[in-house]
Amino acid sequence: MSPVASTRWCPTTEQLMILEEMYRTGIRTPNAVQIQQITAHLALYGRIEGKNVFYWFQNHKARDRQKLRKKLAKQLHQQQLQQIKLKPISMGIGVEVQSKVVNEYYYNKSGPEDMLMQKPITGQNSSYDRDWMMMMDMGPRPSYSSSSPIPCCNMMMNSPKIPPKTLELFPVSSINSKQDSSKL
Amino acid sequence: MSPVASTRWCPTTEQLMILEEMYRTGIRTPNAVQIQQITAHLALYGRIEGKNVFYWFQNHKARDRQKLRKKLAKQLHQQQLQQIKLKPISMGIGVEVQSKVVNEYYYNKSGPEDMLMQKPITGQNSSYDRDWMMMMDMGPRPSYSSSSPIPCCNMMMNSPKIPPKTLELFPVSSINSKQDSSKL
DNA sequence: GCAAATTAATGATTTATTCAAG
DNA sequence: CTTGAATAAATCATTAATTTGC
Repeated sequence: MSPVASTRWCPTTEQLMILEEMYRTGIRTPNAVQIQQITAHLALYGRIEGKNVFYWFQNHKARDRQKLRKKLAKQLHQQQLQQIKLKPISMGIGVEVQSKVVNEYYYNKSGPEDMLMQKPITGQNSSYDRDWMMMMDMGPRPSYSSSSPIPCCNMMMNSPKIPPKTLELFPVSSINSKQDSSKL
Repeated sequence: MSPVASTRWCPTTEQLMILEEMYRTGIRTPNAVQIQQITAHLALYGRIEGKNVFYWFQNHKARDRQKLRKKLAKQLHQQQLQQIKLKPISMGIGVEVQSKVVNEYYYNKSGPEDMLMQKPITGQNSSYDRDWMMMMDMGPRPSYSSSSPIPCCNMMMNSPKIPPKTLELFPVSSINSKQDSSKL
């Protein structure tokens, strides 16, 4: 492991955006000349080689197809569920998920598509103040949670009226320790 | 004048200014504690809840990205048009070679080592244009090419009868080059 | 000028992705 | 492979701008 960066290409946000935009405009398998040009341009935003561009398009195209397949499968499945629901079948409380009939694509043998998730059971007090799940964690995604269970969650967001106790002022610049580095 | 409390938060000018200033200083996805503090502070200027702050940052960040993307896209398109005008197709004839691309994983995920991309075979260096012959040098030889005969660049190294499309180019503007979250 | 009609902004929700632990 | 946590993208919904006919 040489200290120097002989690692693999890490596209910057801008490089990615440009590539994605090109892809959106229809470029799929750029030829050599195109790749050269694209590479030259993207080099303005960071280290990059032609092969990176080449591979990027290859991978992106492949994963695009994959995504599309998945989506279609999911749609199909949803449709099926819907039909089942609409039928005058005996309606229990829960809808049982039947077998996964979706067409299996390639390697993805069993899709997670049948995650029929009914609204949280909230048996009581249904629609109140929309549920609040998110917001937690102190900083960028905790790579390894390890020690602490979860530093978060149970907090605020539940008092519709009372403004959050006026704590104390705070320096705008100090609370920002290390925000997500996806500055655009 | 039914005191129909507005269903949604309407930030005051001051609240907005503060939020924007925070955003400017780099805050993007404040964690729970930060949100609490921000909320407490902004409450001095008007009714506000933590979720408002949370949503504000989510939306602002998203729409910021969106804006940037649009800008880049526009530049791209302009450049493309420009390029098309300046450089009508002039591709020669070539041999179409089927190429199989090795597997790779997401561009920022761990996967197979950098693959080797051998120079195109360009066996027959006819009188055709050979621009595409010189591209893609892969610096460090991958430990072992191993597996499949990487046909690599071939497919793009030839300009078959049909250029996929009129070529596309890109903008040459220089936005700030940031390294995003790439840790070298 | 002034509201009704229309459009643009933006707050709030929902849905899809991504990462990595189990 | 599955699943939980977090986030980003897409979408819905309401408020503010603005346009338009009078």
